[in-house]
Amino acid sequence: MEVVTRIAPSPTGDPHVGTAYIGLFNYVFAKHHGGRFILRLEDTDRQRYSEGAEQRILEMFTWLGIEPVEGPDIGGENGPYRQSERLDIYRQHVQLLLDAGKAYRAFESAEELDAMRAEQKRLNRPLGYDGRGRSVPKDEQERRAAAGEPHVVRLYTPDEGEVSFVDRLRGEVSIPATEVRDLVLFKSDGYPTYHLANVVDDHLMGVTHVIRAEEWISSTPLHVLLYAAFGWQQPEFIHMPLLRNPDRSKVSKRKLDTSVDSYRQQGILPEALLNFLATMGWSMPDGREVFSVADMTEQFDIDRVSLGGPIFDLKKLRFFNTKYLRDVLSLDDVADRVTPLFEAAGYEWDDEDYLLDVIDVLRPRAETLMDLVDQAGYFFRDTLRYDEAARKQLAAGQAHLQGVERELSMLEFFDYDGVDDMLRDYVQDQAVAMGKVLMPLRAALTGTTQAPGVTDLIVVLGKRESLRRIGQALTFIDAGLPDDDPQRALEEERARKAAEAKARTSHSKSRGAEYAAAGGASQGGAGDEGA
RNA sequence: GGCCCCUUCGACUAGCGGUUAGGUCACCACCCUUUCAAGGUGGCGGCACGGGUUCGAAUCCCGUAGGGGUCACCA
Repeated sequence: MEVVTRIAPSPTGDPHVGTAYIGLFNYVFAKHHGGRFILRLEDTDRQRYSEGAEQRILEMFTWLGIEPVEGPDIGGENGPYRQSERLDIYRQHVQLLLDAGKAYRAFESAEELDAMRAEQKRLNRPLGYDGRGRSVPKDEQERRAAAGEPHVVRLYTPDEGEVSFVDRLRGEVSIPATEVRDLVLFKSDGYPTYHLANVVDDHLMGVTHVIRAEEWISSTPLHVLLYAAFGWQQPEFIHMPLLRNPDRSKVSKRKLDTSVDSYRQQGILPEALLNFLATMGWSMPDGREVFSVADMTEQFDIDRVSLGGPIFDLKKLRFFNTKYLRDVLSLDDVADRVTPLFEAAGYEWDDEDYLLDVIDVLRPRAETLMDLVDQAGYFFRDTLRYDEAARKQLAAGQAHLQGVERELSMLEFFDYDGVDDMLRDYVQDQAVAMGKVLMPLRAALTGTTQAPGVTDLIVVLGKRESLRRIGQALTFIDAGLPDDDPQRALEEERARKAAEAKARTSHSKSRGAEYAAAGGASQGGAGDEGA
């Protein structure tokens, strides 16, 4: 029999990491068994339905490369794949149960049910529907329904015995029938509940393996009862462990960033996210930890799922991302992905090789695509901004900057070794520590003190641009190293005032109006704080 | 609280009756070094507890504790 799995998200908010997680396992399981993976939208909650959510969920799967073979946007023989478009089907099926005497119409209002629960709570009784609607005679149910009285349809559930099912990972799970309440199949708003729609659809769509999160274990007996009421064969149930917040409660957006879009925006790679999710509760038979979805599919074995709820650890996610960015993906691949981001940041470059060189030297320092964007700024700006540490280096290194400028301009063999030899020779000639020369140079070339090796920088920037930047720095030094960052000037002003106020408590007075008129000068380059 | 599920280093996990309990992340140290990284080497650290079963338990059984989920006309 062909294996059919599905992911059935509800379009209620941001695309969720849990959806990606469960989707991955369903996808891999189906693919491994040569089966089909389908996507169905469970949009029966019209209160929580959110317009754009649907599209974003579909885009998430596209981005991840976890493509269903059937779904709302691609169609398929079992459609429609949006539950809101299958209302007639559910109506027909509840009618079946009604006719067979397996379900009944119940007329309690929401208020009455609330009161019932309040009473149960007060008396310290177990909470839940007490089946009171059963006592309304069938003909009266039909009469009141025909008269348009709002009501729900509930399933008759057994009052004694046990309801059990087999979970592939846990074995038999049994629950006393008294714990199972007459569940609502159809809501008074004309929409089916999750339970009904889910069971009907899984059956009609031929789903053979229900792989979902552990939180569904306690409602599985309900589903089993429903399958039985319809006389259908039940699928195999496989409950995955629940992803956890750092405090071990189930993942929630209050405690963790659960939005896949958000990780995407931060420059997390889909491959890395998937690899990370794959290791949550699963491991490769050979112990490999870095592997692709294709590798996983090939080696997949659902029985290797471990059951402890894994904590969604951002550090580990970043590790995977770093790994993919630096080692797994090719330079070209990274370039392709970062190009739109660089363009959005306003960076411009003439030839592709420059871009590749930049990424090549920056990549060992980046954990995300956005890190690359943030760090690459000085490679694409005509006018550098020198941070405080850089200005200090410049102030101390004027002579060496002039010296290197001279040597560099005379350099003939402009390749890595040529530049490196030139720098080393210069340092040796001057008999100074490397840092005395290289740090000011780094500051001149990048405006910062934390950057790739100077030789790399010069080689990537090229002779002309390197000389231009050194010249620019020397001019800047001549100008007395004015603070050109309005924001920083502001902060320093604030700090100065605070210090001043503090000083006033011990000393009588402080000086310092000379700092006041600093900022304002240049506003070069593009702003790089992208949204 | 009732019911159900779970329990190996801080985190993710390997283990499926006999191992010095292995790996990865994180952390720490050292090396490399021109800053920041990267890289290399090493280190720290664990079978929740108590009973059984067995010649022998991380591995099997029972109990306790702890964690989690669920008790909706939400999914």
